[in-house]
Amino acid sequence: METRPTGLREQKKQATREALRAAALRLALERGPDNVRVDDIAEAAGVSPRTYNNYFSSREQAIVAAVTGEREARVAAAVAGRPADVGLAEAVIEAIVDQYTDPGQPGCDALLLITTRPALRDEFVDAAAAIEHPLSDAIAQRLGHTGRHTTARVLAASVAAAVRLALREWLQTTAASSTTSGLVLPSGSLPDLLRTTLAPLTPALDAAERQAGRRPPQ
Amino acid sequence: METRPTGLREQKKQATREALRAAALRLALERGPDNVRVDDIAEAAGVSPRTYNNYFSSREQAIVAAVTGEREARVAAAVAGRPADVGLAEAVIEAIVDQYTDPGQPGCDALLLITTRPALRDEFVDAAAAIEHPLSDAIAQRLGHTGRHTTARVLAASVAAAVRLALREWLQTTAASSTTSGLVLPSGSLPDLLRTTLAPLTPALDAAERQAGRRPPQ
DNA sequence: GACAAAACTTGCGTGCACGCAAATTTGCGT
DNA sequence: ACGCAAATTTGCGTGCACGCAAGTTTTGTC
Repeated sequence: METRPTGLREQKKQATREALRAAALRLALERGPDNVRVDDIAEAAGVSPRTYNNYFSSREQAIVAAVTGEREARVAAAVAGRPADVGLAEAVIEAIVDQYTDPGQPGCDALLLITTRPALRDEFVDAAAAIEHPLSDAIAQRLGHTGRHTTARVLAASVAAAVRLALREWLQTTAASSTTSGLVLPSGSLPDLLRTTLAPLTPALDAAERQAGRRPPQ
Repeated sequence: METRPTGLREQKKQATREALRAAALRLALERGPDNVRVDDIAEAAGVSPRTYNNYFSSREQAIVAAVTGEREARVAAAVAGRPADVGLAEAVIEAIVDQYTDPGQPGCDALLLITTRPALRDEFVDAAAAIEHPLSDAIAQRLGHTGRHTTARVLAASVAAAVRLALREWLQTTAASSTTSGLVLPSGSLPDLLRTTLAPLTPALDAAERQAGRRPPQ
């Protein structure tokens, strides 16, 4: 669905990106995140240190990317994939909750690592901003091409902002409880938090849908 | 209203901050933004280079701060100051439009400088994120202490996101037109852009207000 | 199959953000 | 007026992001 440039080149690029992600996560888990320099990651991935910064613009980005994977694209696909007769608000909220609900433990130790270091927490939260553009496209598609393109972008940006609020809150309480009690990961509350922060946006999503839907008739 | 620490200390801090802002803007206008190093700004302000980074965490921040001033606080104050009988949505939108409507030309040449350099544009847009917390407090106050505190934060974050979208669009078209035609600053369209991006959030703001208002009765 | 253009990698140099700890300044009680 | 404690400034060292200009690999064309 997305293969603009020819094959071999893109293939190698993804391989390098993946190698960097894997190396970054492995080294961070082995030695602790503060004892890993960019040069180490590059060396472990078999590329030049300069090349690292062609793929990731900060040291933390590779580690977080290894955990989050391609969540943004999956969220957008999930929104587009919901049946057309459910409300936009419900479609968006459920799609997001689904994607952020832990599927097994793809990196439970990695999450614990992220919650520990402030820099990694910030990067993890900021990474959620990447859902904005794909989500904007998905919402625009649901609203139909008649509606204002700007509306979709505003709604997507608002949803992304709400998600970031939820993640911040989640990481904060998580970090607090792991210092007081002891190393607990209350992952169960994340879906609830997401629903809570997304709820206030429901009226805006519904209104946009109603307005777009009213276009063809009358 | 806000003088937690004793006077003289805070006074000097603000003086230093202002000196850095002024020096940064002046030098950027004189030599062009790329020919100004952090050391130059610090020297012009009479402080150590290291001290600069105690006040601003990036080189661009001081320049942008010199232009934007304390806009965040004024937005929050403007929201709080609107009469209680106008809708929340209207209060927020009008307050923001007012504050972003150019009052004379406090830095027309400075704006031209900012639109030129991508790094400064980014910093200018990101600076709008600072309205989030003050605005959150102002909205919470209008919703009354009975409402969910989270709702106010989500709405404030969404509004901030919408504002950033408007600014981005504005700077983009501005930059485009200054290369094609010649150095035009279509500042007149900013209010319209802001209303357009904020409009989709009106239903959410109204709904929150209705829900909070329904608390005391019934 | 060879060639030219485009895309990617690499090395280098520069300026920068920031942790840390010593030195300095400010606030306040006595 | 004096001195102690807290806040702030400063110098230093480290790692990092990124522009730039080669050098290298891939792609599409003749």
